[in-house]
Amino acid sequence: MTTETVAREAGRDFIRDIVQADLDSGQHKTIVTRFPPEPNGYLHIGHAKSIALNFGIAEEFSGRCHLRFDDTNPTREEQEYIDSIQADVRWLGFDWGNNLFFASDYFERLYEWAEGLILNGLAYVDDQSQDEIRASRGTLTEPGQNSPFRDRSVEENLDLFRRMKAGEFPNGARVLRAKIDMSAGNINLRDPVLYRILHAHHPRTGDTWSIYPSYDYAHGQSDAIEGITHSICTLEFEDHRPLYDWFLDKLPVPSHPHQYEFARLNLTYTLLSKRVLTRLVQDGHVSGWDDPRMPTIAGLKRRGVPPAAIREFVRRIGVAKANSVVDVGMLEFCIREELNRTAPRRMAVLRPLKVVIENYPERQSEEIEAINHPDDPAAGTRKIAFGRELFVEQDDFMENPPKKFFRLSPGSEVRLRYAYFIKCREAVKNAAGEVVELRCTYDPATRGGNAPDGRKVKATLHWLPAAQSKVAEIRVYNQLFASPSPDAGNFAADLNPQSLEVLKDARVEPSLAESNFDTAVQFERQGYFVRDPDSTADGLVFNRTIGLRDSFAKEVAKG
RNA sequence: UGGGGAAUGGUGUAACGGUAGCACAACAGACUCUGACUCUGUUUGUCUUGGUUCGAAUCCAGGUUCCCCAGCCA
Repeated sequence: MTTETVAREAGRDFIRDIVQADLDSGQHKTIVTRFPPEPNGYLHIGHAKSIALNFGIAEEFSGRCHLRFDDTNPTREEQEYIDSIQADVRWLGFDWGNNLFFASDYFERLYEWAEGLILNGLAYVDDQSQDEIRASRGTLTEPGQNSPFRDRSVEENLDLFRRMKAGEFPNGARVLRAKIDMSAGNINLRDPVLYRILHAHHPRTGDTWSIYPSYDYAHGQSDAIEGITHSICTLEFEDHRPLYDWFLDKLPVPSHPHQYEFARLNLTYTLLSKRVLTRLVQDGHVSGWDDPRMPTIAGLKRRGVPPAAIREFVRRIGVAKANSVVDVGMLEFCIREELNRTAPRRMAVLRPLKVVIENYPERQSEEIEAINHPDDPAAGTRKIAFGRELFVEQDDFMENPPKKFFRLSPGSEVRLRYAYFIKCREAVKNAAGEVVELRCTYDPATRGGNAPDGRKVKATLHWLPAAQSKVAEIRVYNQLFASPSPDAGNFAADLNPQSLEVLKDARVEPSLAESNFDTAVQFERQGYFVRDPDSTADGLVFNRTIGLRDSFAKEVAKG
């Protein structure tokens, strides 16, 4: 195998190309990446893209990936998020080994380096108010004005900065700023703030500090301390890169990492901004951060989405610099693909319709054998009770069926999966004219599902015995938003009123009540489901992860 | 002429001067004890105008459109 043939492989992207080139040129021997969340919220599927990128690169190139919490703003951060983020990354299937770090671990060193900047005349304490700083920063098209405090002496700056650290001043009284260029076209270079006074309790450093470094000042230096080689972030940080490099050039850092940017994930029918997700939870549009309709990792998990499906999804969508919106259908495909391969099959009747087999003896019962996975004989079989009274799906009966409806209707014959052919004789209605029961006959010769005379049926229905099935609540989830591109500014207007449908008296196979049954299952002809944590010993609850593809429904919809 | 980025089928992405490929979606068909899965086939694309070249998605020049930046958020 020559180097040339190795050069281009499927699944590559511009960042992996850079990494490969750096390895080839000897620029780096070991690749070190990092995933650097701020612990101020729950992770979502957009983070999964970044996680898979950073951990994936480390794994593919035999390097390592750090999990580093960018905990530089104690007013927004909580231990709850530090814990949930670690749980989510692990659940996704990634491992940082011993490489768990916190930017707050570096507060002391960052502070010393800041004094160094002051000593070299590269930073100053500014007494202006926040409004004054904003006003003198200029605009996108006009340069800013120098602060009247910009030329303080080194001694005065040092004294003031030390007193800031000592907690002598109230929040907002002063900031430490880098002395760069107030007329720079790049606004990030117009004397950015390095430290602000924040009398706040930090989840890790407690009340030790009353000043905290800004993202710009902390991030690159943290990368350098950890020996990160490729600091990968999203596009909006592109114009922070000159500042990232400025600090690394001016400070006595142990290494000089390089920052690379890629486009963040956008999905149709989905909003991923923290502001919107927070309001969805706070305003009660969803039940919490782990509501199965949420695009959070916790929500996806509760929904029943397997981590392998998420990994496959982010692998398929690739990594590039162009802003894009991925069709949520791509995610759904990956979920179905994984679940079809792995989920055992069971039968469940979501909206039961009673069926009485008139020619089946009263009080008789027999066991029918059903296979657990059509493509995996090793998954084995199970027994299902069959008797005179059964349930089938309401949708599987139509009194006046249209042309292409193959299921039950008066006079039609269908197969009950694994069991018998049955023929509908009569539909019994209630006073309101609704069909409440089907009177049918079965053909005893068709046991097992095939007719000795070779006659065929056009439909096979799932079913459950009336007596030996369990009642369950089934939560059928659909898109949270009705619009393919919901408006983040007025998201409430784009909410899908049918995002959740609760079916209180569905029926499932008794085996699903077993306490150890927590894996995803396919309810045949319906979709993929997973038991919800709300389940109790006598109150089963299932979430629908996703329905099966339904070409019949599509045809009906087309008319 | 504020600075920084990006434009390839409906969608995402590849092609690094040499046959525009893959996947999702859509459509048609085959198969089927899940109207699922699987299989087969079809449709659809290089933002634009010039230039360089035997040859341009790729290089050059101009234009157009879209995204990001004026937090003591990250």
